[in-house]
Amino acid sequence: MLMTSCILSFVSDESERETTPDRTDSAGDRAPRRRRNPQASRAAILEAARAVFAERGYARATIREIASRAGVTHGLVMRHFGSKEQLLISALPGTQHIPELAAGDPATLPQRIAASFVEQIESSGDHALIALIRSAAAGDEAPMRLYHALERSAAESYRQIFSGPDADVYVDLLASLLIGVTFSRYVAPTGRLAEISAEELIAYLTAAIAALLAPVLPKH
Amino acid sequence: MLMTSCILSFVSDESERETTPDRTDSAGDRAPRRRRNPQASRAAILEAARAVFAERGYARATIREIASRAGVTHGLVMRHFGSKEQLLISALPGTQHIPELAAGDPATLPQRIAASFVEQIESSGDHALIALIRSAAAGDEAPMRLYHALERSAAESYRQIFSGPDADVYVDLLASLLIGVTFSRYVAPTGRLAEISAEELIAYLTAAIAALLAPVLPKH
DNA sequence: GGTTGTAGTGACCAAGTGGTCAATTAGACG
DNA sequence: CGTCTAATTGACCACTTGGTCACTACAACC
Repeated sequence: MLMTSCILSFVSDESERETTPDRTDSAGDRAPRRRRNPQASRAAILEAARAVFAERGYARATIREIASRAGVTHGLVMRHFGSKEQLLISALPGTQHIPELAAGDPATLPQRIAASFVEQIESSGDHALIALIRSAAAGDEAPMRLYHALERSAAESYRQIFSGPDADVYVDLLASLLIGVTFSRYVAPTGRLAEISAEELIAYLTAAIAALLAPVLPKH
Repeated sequence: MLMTSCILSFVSDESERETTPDRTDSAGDRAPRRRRNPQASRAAILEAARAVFAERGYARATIREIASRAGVTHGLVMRHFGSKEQLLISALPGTQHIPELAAGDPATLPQRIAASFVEQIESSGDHALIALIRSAAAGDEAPMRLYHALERSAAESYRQIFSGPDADVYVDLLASLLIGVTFSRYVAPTGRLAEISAEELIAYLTAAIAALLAPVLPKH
């Protein structure tokens, strides 16, 4: 169920600094060669990969476009990551511990879930969930495995917050709602959900989550 | 919002009969040529297209595989439909009038929405919504346009069932839930939602929809 | 300053794609 | 039965893709 970006926080892999200048690539006496800086290259490639995977999904994302955005050649991408699949695995985040949403007042739990979700995904840099949904939807092996791994680990943690025999199902229903909202607002922007402000979205989502989870919410 | 398969009923295009025998294609003295039957060919191609688009999504679906499943050559597919995009448009359903869900007892409206949704998508032949979600998620132009067109027309109709100033948003939230459930159960089968029976799913969905829509449900 | 490991390049490849088209031939019509 | 139309084929094309590799030249180290 993934619990969407509530649980997606980057392990933040590489140093992510952007020392290197963009390459012209079209200019041309032979070699306007990029300054050597393997770490910066890796970071630039990963950042570009996240963006491109989010925009195009796994199948339509091309190594050449990722390389071009990172200001390197596609040969270098292959050198650093070996394959497109490995690049995806490196670019997308691993599961992190579930934020201690359960800690606060149970009455405000829905509000905190909604806010955490919207804020994380709204923060510009975080295209991970969108990329994952896009890519998993395409049906390729690699993203599908990634998706399932994240889902399993996230579900595991979330299941402990709620009680009752049906807890699993309600966790999945909540996840479905969040995935659907992500789809309607970011993947295929559509309807009112794509138009309203983040604050409004949080408000509506809070109400929806509260209603949805009522049967399994911890009693206050 | 699409309201998922509640509103997706095929205009049922072609005659869909399956007179023609499968081709061996590998056997070989020149021409084990298919019996001429353009309507049957079109129908077979469309059926194959629906299945392949649902399994692979637009980007990864290939005309050759569709042709092969339909028992024809990919040249014939091109002849009949002109382009891959046109094939998609022809294969996927147009919006139909919203079934008269609003007619019955308002108290059972959530139950009818849930049942209508699950039954339609569970009926084996109907891969339309899955294909559409897969393809739109991939971000290709053609399926995205199709998706938006369907969404707009469906939202229009559904909006009239509910009342209140926030009706649009709640319609979209419901759609998001259904899209998310479709995703979790069919596109990237995951968690309990992918395991439980159709009857159980309907039961849980009914509860979820009732809770979700409570603020805008017609008073009984 | 020379040596050297390797980051970075760009030409190359095989496979697969959507799309085109001339040639075949099944079937309808006289 | 002969004629003609068009459904169907399969060879073909240009292009893109992921992946390989021999080569270049930057920068660190002695």
